[in-house]
Amino acid sequence: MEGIPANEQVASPRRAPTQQRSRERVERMLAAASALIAEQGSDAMRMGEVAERAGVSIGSLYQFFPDKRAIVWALAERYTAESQACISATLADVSDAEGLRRAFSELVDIYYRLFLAEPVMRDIWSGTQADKALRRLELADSRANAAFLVAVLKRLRPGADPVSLETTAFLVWQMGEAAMRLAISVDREEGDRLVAVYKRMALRELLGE
Amino acid sequence: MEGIPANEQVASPRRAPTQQRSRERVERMLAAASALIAEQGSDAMRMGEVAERAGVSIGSLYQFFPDKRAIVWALAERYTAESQACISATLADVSDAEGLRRAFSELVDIYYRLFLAEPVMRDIWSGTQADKALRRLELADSRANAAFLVAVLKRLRPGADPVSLETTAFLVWQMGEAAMRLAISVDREEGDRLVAVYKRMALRELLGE
DNA sequence: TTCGGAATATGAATAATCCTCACGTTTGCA
DNA sequence: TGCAAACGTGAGGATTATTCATATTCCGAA
Repeated sequence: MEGIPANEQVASPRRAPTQQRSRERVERMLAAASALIAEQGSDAMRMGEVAERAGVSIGSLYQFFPDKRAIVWALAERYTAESQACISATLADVSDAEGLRRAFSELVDIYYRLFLAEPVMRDIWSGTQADKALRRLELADSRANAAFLVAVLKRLRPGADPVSLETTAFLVWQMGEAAMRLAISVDREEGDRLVAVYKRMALRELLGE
Repeated sequence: MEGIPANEQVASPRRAPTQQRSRERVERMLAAASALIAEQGSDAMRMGEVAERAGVSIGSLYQFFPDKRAIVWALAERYTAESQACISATLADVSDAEGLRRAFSELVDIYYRLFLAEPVMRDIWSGTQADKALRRLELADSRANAAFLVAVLKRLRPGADPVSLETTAFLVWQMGEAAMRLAISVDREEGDRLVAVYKRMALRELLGE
């Protein structure tokens, strides 16, 4: 909130770890950060604590991460890579409306469970709005995921306007993330209802009525 | 990001200004904060800068605001109060489906224009996710606005399950805010398209198919 | 094997902020 | 008029992120 401009692009790692030794240390740093975020949230995560828990000096941290946000960013990037693979696989062989219904519903469930279970993911994507670099990553991720959806839609609805499909897919995806964030911030029962309504809305739009 | 736990409830103003003099000073503080947020965002806003620009000492700031977040919160509260009045007025005399279409569309347009034009509002509701107190305010606001919508829906769809209507209205409202945030963070043309799709999705759900 | 430079490791020191507090000033009222 | 409460002040305490001069380890070329 104070020392960090929280705006500009995250610089690339000051130095990529090339030796085995340092690659392991970087892993330890990320693991420590992840644990701390899970415990207290990324805002409360202190660089000194990360270093201590990783068993490295504070200077080593800055050897590989230009600043605090870069650590969070690195974790976020891993999540996006993982989930993109999952999404792409789930949507790959959808060929009819019923298949899309099933696949989409499944994806939403997976995301919902992930958000409920993974405090780190939760924390990272919550802070998203305030951090320009994270926001960009999220938007890029969202567009990539929407592209998978567009590919499916083009198969199911060959006549539809491509731009319109893209807009729809992108919006549906972003709203899904918003719906997840909302669902996990209310009690479980209401959250479940919200997710169900989201599914209905999204599918109606995706299937074109 | 550092000094601020960014979690707990915002304390009430340390002291409510009772004298005319101090009420004016508090106004100046809020105006200064608002200007700074518009210029650089609330993260980059410095307490010292707010004090200087308001022509008061740093100590005076803390006389009326327990901490930095409380200033942002105070501004946010004003926005919500204003917009609730507007929303309630617009939805008050809706009595049929066509009327809801018109009123809802108008509300979305108003919000969209507001988000485009008001950097402060934009900034505040972006930071929302990271700040527990702001998040609570936003959720409460959203529920209040959803309640207006529910009142309308109960008139238009007397047979529907009330709980279901509430869930729908709440979700639609929250997704509207997400759609706005998304729309203003892409170029204008795509933003317009996204808003249009959101309107269609939302209305279809609100009118029950 | 040996050697030199690149990569890596360190943590005390620096810098940027938020926020406190002890003390002075103004206001409103009995 | 006097006094208590409200108000005003800004130097300084406290907490962090981040830097940097220095020491150590690695690894390819001679």
